[in-house]
Amino acid sequence: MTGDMITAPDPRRQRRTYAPRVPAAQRRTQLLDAALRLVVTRGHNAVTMDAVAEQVGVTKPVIYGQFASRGELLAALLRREQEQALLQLRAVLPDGAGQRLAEGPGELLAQVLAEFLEAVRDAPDRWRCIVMPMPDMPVQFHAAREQARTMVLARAETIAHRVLGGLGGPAGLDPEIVAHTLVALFEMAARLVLTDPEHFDPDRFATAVRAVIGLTRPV
Amino acid sequence: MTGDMITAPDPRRQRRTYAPRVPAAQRRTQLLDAALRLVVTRGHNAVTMDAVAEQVGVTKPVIYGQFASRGELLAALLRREQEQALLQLRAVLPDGAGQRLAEGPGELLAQVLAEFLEAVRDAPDRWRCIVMPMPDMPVQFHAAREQARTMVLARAETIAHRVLGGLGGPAGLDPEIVAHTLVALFEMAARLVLTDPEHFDPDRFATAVRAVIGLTRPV
DNA sequence: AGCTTTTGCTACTGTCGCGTAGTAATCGCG
DNA sequence: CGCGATTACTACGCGACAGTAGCAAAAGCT
Repeated sequence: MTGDMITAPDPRRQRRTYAPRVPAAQRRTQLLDAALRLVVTRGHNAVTMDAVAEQVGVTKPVIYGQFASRGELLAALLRREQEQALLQLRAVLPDGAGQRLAEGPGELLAQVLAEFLEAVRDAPDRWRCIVMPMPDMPVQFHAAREQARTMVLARAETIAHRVLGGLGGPAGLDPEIVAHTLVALFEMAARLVLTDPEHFDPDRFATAVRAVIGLTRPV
Repeated sequence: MTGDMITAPDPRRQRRTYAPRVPAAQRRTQLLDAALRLVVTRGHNAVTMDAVAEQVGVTKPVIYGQFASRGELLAALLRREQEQALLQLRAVLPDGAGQRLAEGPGELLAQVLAEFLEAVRDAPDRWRCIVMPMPDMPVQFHAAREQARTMVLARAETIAHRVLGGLGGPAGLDPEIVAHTLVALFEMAARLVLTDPEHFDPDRFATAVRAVIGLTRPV
């Protein structure tokens, strides 16, 4: 039974070329970058430890030097991307003061939407892994996404509440529904911009919003 | 190490109780039902061949009698659910004639949305597996979902085109964006109704739509 | 140069889930 | 009541992938 022979550690066998040695912190981001790349190009399912390692030109145990498990790797990736995404969002959303309300809530919406979509366009991979439904989404991604959505939703609700209040609170238009609608709208627009940036540019959405505003009677 | 013993084909070992024998067609639907149940209760990832078999009280090879592979099982499930879902949709959406336009497009939208949401509420599992983003979505689900979405989108675009035309085509409001928005809106509403039927009942959305319509100046 | 530490590599083990070959029970029919 | 056909079951093989133990090279220190 030749197959039974223990694969002798044949010394002539060529060891793989050593990857450049890199300090821990840098490896970490390198690995996360590779993972992100895999997520957007080949789907979440392709993010195996071996695949990530190969992307970086390294072997599996190196990853385990940085992340205790695949779960932690994915969680770390999501944390990183979401943190950045929320920063981008905060920069765009109307803040507490809400001084931009001058030209009316519709115009505000149009502007915020356009700015948001430009942010999305500037970091497509980041947003792709947050906003695009993908096959084989791992639990970590799902959980993180839901959590972020909840935060954003709460914020949207606050804003909706304030704006609707300013409008004299139209009967039956509750802030909760409006908030959900706004978030859904933003997500949809982001998806379109990501899948077909040529066809759907940020301004197109702003124009559409303004057109709808044009239909409303002045308050 | 008792665990190391080869599980000898001990003849005294009790064979499992034979599952009731069932004709092919019936087994098929039985298996699909079990798969659907697993999808909505434990996520797509839990739909393993063994798990489905266990739900039905049967063993794996029985499944392979009906479906050539896991992929085919999932595909069949999706086909079945989507077919029904599209039937429900068609029953609700305005048809070619569009005779319901009488009370204005806003009222039409409110009615269609409410009816759609009631349909969703009537078959929650079906819609859950179509409309809810779930962790570990298998490729089959994703593909099928996208395909159905495309169909619905085309339909929505046609409708939007017709309705906007009827309104005298407000400048800048292109049907494509409107269609995407409508679909996103419906999906969002469906998700809310599915996750929290107590809190979000179909009428609430209809009311909200009417409230928005109330803001527009009469055409 | 020698020694230590840090980083990376090889070569596994274990588990899980798909898919299959061969066998056993059940059912209908003569 | 026995016999073929149908349906189900047992028991694996196999591949993919997470995770690990122990060795080898590189870089820094003296």
